[in-house]
Amino acid sequence: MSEKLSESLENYLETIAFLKRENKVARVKDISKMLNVKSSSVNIALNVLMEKGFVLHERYGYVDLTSKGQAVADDIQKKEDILFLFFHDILGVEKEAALKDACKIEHTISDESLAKLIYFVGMLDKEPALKKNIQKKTK
Amino acid sequence: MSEKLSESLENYLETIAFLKRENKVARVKDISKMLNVKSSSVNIALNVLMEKGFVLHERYGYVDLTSKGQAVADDIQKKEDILFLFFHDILGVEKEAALKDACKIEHTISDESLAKLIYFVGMLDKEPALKKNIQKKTK
DNA sequence: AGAAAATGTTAGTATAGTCAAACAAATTAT
DNA sequence: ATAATTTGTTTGACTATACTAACATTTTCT
Repeated sequence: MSEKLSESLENYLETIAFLKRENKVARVKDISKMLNVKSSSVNIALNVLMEKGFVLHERYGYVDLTSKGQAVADDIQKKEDILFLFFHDILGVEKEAALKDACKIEHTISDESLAKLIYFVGMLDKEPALKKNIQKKTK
Repeated sequence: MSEKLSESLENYLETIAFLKRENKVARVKDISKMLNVKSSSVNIALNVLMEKGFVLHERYGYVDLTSKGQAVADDIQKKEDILFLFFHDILGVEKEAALKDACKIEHTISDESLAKLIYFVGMLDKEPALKKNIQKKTK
């Protein structure tokens, strides 16, 4: 099946996807800035990701995602979103901490726990009274 | 302040604490077995942890925790317990996956999110009806 | 006690990820 | 158009973590 990427490599994919969304294109320098790593590190990571078929990158050119890379990025983003929603909107964790936690957990959470969490959050949206009750009690 | 340990080193401390609880003593071989690493790796980790003041270890002897090491182990165990409780008892995730997730997240979750989660789980214990309702709906 | 087995340690190697510094190419400004 | 600046790449080094294989010590059997 799809080989498991390291947290670091997943973060590169996520960042490239983000930059493409924001700026239409992703450049080494912007990836470097966003991830707080040197551009030499970006280059090395890009070569690995290219090797594995997740990104496209011509020397001195823009960085792009293959559909495989985009799929992974989307998947991780989905995890981040649900985790952020849970920590921030349900538990009332501050934005910064909620995001930080989501960004770590997104790389390790199991499919099963993710599914349950999605179900839980979705269920609360269909039960506004229950959701309000939780939010009031966790305030 | 208390220096931040790597996930790997935290796992060693946790394992040593577990073995002491189970067997009264912790030996290199048992740590090695539990963590699925070679005993040479255990040795290296123990030297680092000794250096940093978290464990005591005489050559060819038992491994012990300093009070500083025990405190870290206790702290992590507390996180694991609450995370497991949340995933397993509240969300209904299977034991194995719930534990696996708890064991990863325990190393990265922020104090704030942890506090909110503790509060949430504790609140549910004081609101059995609410808890039942959630458990029923996430079943 | 001495041999055999189990356990622990050391030394050398590998991999992943990072950095700094030197270098190359592309872009911008004059 | 060419010099200056910015951006991208390569190389070599370092850290953390793990492994294998050789070796040392301790424990267990007989």
